[in-house]
Amino acid sequence: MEEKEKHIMEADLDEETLFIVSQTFKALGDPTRIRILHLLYQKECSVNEIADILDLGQSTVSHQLRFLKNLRLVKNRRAGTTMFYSHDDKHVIQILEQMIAHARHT
Amino acid sequence: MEEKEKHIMEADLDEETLFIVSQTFKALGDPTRIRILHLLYQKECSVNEIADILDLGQSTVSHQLRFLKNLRLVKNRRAGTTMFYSHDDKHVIQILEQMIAHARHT
DNA sequence: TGTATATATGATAATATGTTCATATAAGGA
DNA sequence: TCCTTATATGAACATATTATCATATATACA
Repeated sequence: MEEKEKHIMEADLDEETLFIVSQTFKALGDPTRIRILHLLYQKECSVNEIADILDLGQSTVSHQLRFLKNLRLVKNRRAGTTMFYSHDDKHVIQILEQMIAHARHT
Repeated sequence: MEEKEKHIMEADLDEETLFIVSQTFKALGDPTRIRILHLLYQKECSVNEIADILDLGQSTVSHQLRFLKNLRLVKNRRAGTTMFYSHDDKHVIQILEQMIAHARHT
């Protein structure tokens, strides 16, 4: 098969798109991050709230929030010593909720 | 916060759902599998076709197809010595294509 | 049966990932 | 300033993941 044909077959999945897509799905591919995002889908939370509600270590939550923030899936605002996190990518969180719904009636 | 409240806050993300969702996203979280699924979104392919088109080792493709088949994301049919694979979860592959579209105009 | 082709599998090694521990930083109040 | 609370960070460890190599299995056909 010729190079040109190969390109047509792949239908334009360029390196950058592939990277973004895989990074984003990787972010959604961990139970802890899913739980955090699903919680933030419902309401804005502080780090300790997340840790308390989901029964996770503070450090774990903080690390995962940094991960999610690097991918711009969450954002934060400071209020005194407290940092409030909320989701920051409506499309991605909708995809998460879609998948949850799909998994439920599978 | 009381236990009962915790439960309400999590809004019914039970263990099984969490497992299925994270497994599925994990499947979508690897560039090789994304390329394979994106190709199968377009047409049914044999193992060697996939390897040739995507420039991957036969063994790599076969391993990843088994992975995807275990999660029922692809199915296969035999034709002589050739095994043809195609996608087997319209919803999940739609989610993949959604994410690709999203990544492209980000 | 013997050979060729297509695919599957098991073991291995390199890398990536997730949690924990200890500690650092930041902000508010006494 | 000192203390307290909230969050962030770095190191380290255990586990998971992925590609590759060698080989096994399966089917078709001479």
